[in-house]
Amino acid sequence: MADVARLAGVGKMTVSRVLSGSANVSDATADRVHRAIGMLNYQPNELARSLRSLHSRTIAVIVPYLYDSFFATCAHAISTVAKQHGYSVILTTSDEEQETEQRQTNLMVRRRIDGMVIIPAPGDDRYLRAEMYSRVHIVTLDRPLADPRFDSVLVNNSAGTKMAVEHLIGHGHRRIGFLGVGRELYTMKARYAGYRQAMMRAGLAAEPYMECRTPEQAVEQIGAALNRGQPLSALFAANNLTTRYLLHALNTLHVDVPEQVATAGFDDLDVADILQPTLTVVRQPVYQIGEAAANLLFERILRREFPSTGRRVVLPLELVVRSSCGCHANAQGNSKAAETVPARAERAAAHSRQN
Amino acid sequence: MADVARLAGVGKMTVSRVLSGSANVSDATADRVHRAIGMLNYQPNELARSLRSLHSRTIAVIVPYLYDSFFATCAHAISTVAKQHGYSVILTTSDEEQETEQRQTNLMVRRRIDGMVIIPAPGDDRYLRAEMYSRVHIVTLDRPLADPRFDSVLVNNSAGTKMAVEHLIGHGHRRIGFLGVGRELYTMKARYAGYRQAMMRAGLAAEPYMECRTPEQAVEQIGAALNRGQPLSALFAANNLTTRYLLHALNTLHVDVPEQVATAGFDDLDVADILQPTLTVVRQPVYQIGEAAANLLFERILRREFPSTGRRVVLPLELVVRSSCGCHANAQGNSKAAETVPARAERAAAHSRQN
DNA sequence: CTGTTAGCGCGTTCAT
DNA sequence: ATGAACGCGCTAACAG
Repeated sequence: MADVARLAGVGKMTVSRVLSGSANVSDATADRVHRAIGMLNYQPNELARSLRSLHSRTIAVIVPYLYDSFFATCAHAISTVAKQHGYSVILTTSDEEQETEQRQTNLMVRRRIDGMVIIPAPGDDRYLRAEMYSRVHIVTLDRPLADPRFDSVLVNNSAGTKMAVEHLIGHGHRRIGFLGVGRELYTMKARYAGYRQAMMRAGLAAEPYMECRTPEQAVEQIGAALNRGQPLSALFAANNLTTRYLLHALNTLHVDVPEQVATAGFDDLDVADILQPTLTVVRQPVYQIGEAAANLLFERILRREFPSTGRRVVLPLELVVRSSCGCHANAQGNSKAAETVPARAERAAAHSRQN
Repeated sequence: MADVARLAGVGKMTVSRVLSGSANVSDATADRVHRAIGMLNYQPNELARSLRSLHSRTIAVIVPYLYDSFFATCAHAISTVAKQHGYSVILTTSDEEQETEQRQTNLMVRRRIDGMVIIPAPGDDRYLRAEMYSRVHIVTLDRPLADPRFDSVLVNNSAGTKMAVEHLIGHGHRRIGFLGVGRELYTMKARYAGYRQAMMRAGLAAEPYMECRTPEQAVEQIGAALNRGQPLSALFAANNLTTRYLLHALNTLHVDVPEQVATAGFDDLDVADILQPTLTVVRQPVYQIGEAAANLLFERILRREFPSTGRRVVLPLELVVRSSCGCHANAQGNSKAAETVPARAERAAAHSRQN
């Protein structure tokens, strides 16, 4: 920078001002500076800038995995919003482990990031109360934190599940199973609760939670549930992963859908309408969830707000009725045949882009 | 840090030494320092460290999109390797636009990242010759750069495609179409070339490249190709996206697979074995590609090597034969029915993890 | 409108 | 084995 200043015949301060686009520089000198920058191919050191200015124009994003399309799409949305604000994103994965998450959030604080978007791993999240986190803006996604200070973006998992299960009940099913991954996850708990509500309201017995962590486990569990005395006639899969396991198992067991067993699930798959049968699902507005979280975060960052009570944004779900539930039983999987039922959202939030 | 030093009754320098794990500190004082760090909840400022030490323990990853599972899985692999080395990852998307990529690489240099893993957007990549890039290690993935200085990890796209197309030819097909996304992409060019080779070697006429950028375009193109005088009897889809478009189109057009039209494609889908029919595909070792690239990068970073001729690692493909090609025509989509044919790899590279 | 002074939080270079 | 001074590259706060 000193070189640039010398070549332009000005002080370092003026160069700095030009770089920050500060107003108080005459066009003539600004031009000279720009020319000097071009000549020397000068690249400002963002590290030094951040050190001095106390903000790094960087946010951290922590998701469990990146190969889950839900998380990846959220990350994409956040990254896109960040780019619009001229921010960079440091992205890391927690692998659903609290300890990893904790190590990473800690590292991010040491890197002086301006904010974080986290999909919290299960476990005790009180570590975020530590004083070191009090100066960084935090927004969570998909799962809330116990501490009410932090903003979060969610969907109404139980209502969405209830809607889908009620739809299955409407088809006359009385024994409906629920498949989930780890019970410790917030979303799984909420969805199972919605399932139970739907069953109980219809005067039906809720089945125990079927945990499917692997395709093999799914085959085993589902096989047992279909071969017992009073076999299940419908299954609800709690997310995109269990949906795949479910379909895999039904294929392996040579079970026809929806004739022998009807299905529905949480999360839309990008192949949901080319599968046979096409899948009836509760669709989350995935990209919008990430986008809303990022908008929330940047609002806090730009306003330097650390509220004692964070906002909780709930985005709407929709039930996409295709044929795996028993509707359109002889439709050829044409996506135009799908009907969409918007769910009632607890609080629909309007998000305007800042800046 | 000054506070820590005062509390521990030592100089700042000693604290610094303790943090870096430097040898020349007596155990007694080291203990006092650690205690002081704990008391004050001191968090070292990585920005200042980086400014001083000239390396940030951060790498950049630039991919076109994050919602494409191929790219997301690569990113996940890179992120995992980086974490093992104690590095952070700044991840950005180029949206397949050179200009965005250029802006982002530039920003990364200003952030003084130690290295970059790039999946280059199509276009003239000579901008990387600029002097500013000469001090950062660069590895590409999936697509090579013109400049031979940079390491890259690739698969043999043409050989893989040839293998699959020859398999279709083996089923007796003579009019086989090729579906791709943008022709400007390296992988699309290479795969189309492989397709042409396979066709020509069999004495068949290669069809023109069918560009499918949207589901609608796919329906249109495929509809025309199946309704013309000499209709196609098989189709090859050049990646995961076109595979989805292809299946969607065939569904919409009520075409039976593989009876009316056989298909094969590049890239395995995680639902490939629950689709009806199950898909015959050329599978890339996606995670390993990302991992290999990251290992290559860290090797360069740790050895501070800037070779004039980079390495080119080619990873093996395999043909996963399921039923969409016409094999196992009455198999029930059991994944155990799939046969796997490893492809000849040009150069199989052994990668040992550093450190 | 522009320059000067000071210091962001560390680590390297010397001393001791 | 430990500490003091200096500087990494930049900008906030004041002068002029």
